[in-house]
Amino acid sequence: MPATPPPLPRPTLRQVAALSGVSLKTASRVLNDEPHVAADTADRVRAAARRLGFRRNMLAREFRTGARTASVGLVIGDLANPFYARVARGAERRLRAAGFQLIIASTDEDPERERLLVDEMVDRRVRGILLVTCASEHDYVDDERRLGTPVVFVDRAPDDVRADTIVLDNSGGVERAVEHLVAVGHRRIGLIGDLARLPTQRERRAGFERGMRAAGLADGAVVVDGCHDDAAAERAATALLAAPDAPTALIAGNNRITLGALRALAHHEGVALVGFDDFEAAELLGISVIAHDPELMGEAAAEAVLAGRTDAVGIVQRTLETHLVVRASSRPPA
Amino acid sequence: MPATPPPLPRPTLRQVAALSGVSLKTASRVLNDEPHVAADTADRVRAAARRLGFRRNMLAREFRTGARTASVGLVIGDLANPFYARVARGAERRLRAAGFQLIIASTDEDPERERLLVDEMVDRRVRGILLVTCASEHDYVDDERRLGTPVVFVDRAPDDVRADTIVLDNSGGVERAVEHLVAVGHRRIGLIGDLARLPTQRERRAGFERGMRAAGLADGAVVVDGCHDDAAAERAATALLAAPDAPTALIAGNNRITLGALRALAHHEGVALVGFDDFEAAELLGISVIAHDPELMGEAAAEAVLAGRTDAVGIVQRTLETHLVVRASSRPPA
DNA sequence: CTGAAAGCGCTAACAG
DNA sequence: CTGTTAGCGCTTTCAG
Repeated sequence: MPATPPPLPRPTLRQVAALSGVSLKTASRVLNDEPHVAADTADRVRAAARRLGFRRNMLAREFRTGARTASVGLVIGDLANPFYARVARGAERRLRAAGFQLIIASTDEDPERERLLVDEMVDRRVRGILLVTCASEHDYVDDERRLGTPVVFVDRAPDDVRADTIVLDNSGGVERAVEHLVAVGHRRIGLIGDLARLPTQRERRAGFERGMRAAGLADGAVVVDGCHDDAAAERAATALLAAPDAPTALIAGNNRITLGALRALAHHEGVALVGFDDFEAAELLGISVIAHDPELMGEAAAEAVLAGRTDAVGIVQRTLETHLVVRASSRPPA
Repeated sequence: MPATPPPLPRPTLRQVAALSGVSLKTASRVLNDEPHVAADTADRVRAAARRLGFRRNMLAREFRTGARTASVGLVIGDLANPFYARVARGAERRLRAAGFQLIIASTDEDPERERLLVDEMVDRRVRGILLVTCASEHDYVDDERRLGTPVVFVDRAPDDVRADTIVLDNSGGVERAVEHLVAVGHRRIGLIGDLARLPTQRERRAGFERGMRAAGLADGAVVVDGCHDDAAAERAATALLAAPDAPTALIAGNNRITLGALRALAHHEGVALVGFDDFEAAELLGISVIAHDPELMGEAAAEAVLAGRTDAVGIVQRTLETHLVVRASSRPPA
């Protein structure tokens, strides 16, 4: 294999200036559309730039101007999860409108990895970080904000620090799902949830229990959590439905769990299901869901990070609504 | 609204050096784990760094060392499409293993926007670009490679330049789907496809037509393309199935089209369907698909960009396999 | 093993 | 309207 020849160095502003016979600064002014340059001078510079194939080095520019890039980091569990992908899409849209790039990294829900990824982004001087945290310690977040790197918590609220946070109305969403299932006639309802340490799961569980208590059905409530993928959810649902006095309706704690539960339900005709998170095939499959707008969440988070307050004042705490979409899976008990 | 106080400047290497009483260079050596530093000197430097909360400025480092960042750009149609999200995930995995960050941008299939996004990434001196192109002109790609920014084409092969390319076996995949449907007994088959200008669509169509000809069924082939979202696909499928001599089986050109076609099929019992791209709910819905591994595609693309050849030699041209997954929707004609 | 000086490409500040 | 000087934070010579 022949060695790759070193790439031609890209032309610099200095070369453009030399070719057009002006000073560095004048060339800089022209290429940044700054005022106070004679029209013909500007033309000469632009011609030279074009001839050399000059592309300004944003790295150098950003470095010079403040050692902070025009990029924002997004740290999530897994980009392949449609929910996160849509959050990312929303964030991207809003950030790009403001001239920022989006850097994405997946943690696989590993707290150590999360910290590593955040550190790396800080080292690269991102303008801010959107974080779907899976860790329990976030004291470093205050320091980073003081040092100019705001961290916005997305989807999962930290319970140890005060910081910008964009979350869903998790408990409310599930509570309304319970009310709905109760109204349809169910008395024994099961909740299958994600890892118990995740704030989203804790809130959804709280909403579930509150709803069941309010209906006087505390005894009919069953909770199984710790299911972080669809296989685990399928096993949990299967076990739940095999028990004596099995629930007649299931609430799935998120989109992965809904898929797993659906597979389990294939062998249990007549069991009702409501899933948290809408998903592409939900309508086709006739699955009732607690729906919300992941892209809006991404946009709101981007908005907050761009507001970019580095003091502790004016923290953004936003809770986005969910709404119940009733479909065929909201069937009454047999 | 009170003005945000300027963030404290982050401590620099110079401050670390000063605090530990060594030169800039020595501090630099320590923090880069370079050899030739006395153990106790190193300890002093590290202690100072920790005390100041020093985080090295990767921006400055990368700038100094070669004006190229440790990031790679990914330019795709729409990150919210699960197919692209999974490609991105694969690329991310591979890149991160090599110490690179992933910057993602969506074009919404707008060629102008694509060019803009690529330019921006070049300006930011990304190490390379993974491009799912929707444009027809790519002559600039050669220049960029010579200047040190390799562009790898992903999913869609350019027909105007020779460059690293990772694509699927589009025509083969569809051809096998046709053979399969023919074997099941179908004689009239429809293909619903994406925008005709996309190379993927052209290849899939070619595979379709070849398959139909090979089966002596050229007369039974119907193609409708130009459907870039599920709504358009639903309309196309509905129209197709309403016609006299309607096809008894449909092939959907991609995951969005499959969803649209499925909605149309809800009113047409007994029509068979095979979709290009596997999707989460395909098994639950019992839909046969031409499956492949989007994450592998992302990984292969990342691999190619990391190989990073800036000469024209040794171009990577890889075609990834697809395989047919037969499910209930492969029903025989009525 | 350690340090001093130079400079990556660009812009800010100030002169002309 | 234009140019000169200095320097962002770091690494890279090259000398001790």
